[in-house]
Amino acid sequence: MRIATYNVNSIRARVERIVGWTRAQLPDVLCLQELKAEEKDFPHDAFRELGYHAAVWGQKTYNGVALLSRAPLADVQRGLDGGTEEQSRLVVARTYDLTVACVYAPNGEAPGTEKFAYKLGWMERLADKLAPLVAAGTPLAVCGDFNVAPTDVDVYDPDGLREMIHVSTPEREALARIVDLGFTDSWRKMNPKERAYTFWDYRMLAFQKNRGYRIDHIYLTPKVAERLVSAKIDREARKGERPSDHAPLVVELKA
DNA sequence: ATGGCTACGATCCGTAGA
Repeated sequence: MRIATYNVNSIRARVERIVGWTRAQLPDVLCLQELKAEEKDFPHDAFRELGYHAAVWGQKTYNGVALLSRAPLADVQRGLDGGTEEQSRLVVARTYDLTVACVYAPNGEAPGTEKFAYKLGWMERLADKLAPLVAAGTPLAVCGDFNVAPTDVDVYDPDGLREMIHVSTPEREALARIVDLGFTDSWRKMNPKERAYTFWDYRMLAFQKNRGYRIDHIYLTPKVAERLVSAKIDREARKGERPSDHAPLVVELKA
């Protein structure tokens, strides 16, 4: 089976592109982030025609996540507090033989800001939510935009960006608290030495110069990680007219 | 040297992303 995660940076601004990519790839499970739209504006029909069940948690202007699967979704949960939060950043459901979490971690703006503190707190609460599931041996795929590059190999200029947003020590520690619950970084496992990115700023010709960050991840619990066949970043999706600033990450698991 | 682009929602600029 194939699982994909894709920060689309507005579903309405590029619905043709995103639906077209999905039609071409047909991942069994697809996690979308940054819908920047309310659920009523999500292209439900287009995905239904491709055979997807959808759990969408949108909001006006910002954030917004969708968990799509070609199998039914069960036990859908929105957010860390049962959907009472202001920011729609998490949707969890059971599908196939997995529990899947679609994650959109806060950006965090810059170390020392209020948003940075919110980011760290949000990640801490995500760790608290995942901990009992991991402890119970639940087969998990936690997929999304974590807005953290885990190591210096995951960013284009680690020295120039030292302690900046996405690479700072507190962010890496917050991500490690999640990963160290017992997850495998699927892309890194399948590409141990490679340097590759999933996000490039629109500015400064960052994509053309390959100035990027690997901040989108698919984390798997051990039994699921044993089934890994491949993990690939689809750089082609970052090219052409009006792309998202992120590229999709796609993993293939043995049945 | 943090500016540069893009999307949104309210105007024709401010907020946010990362």
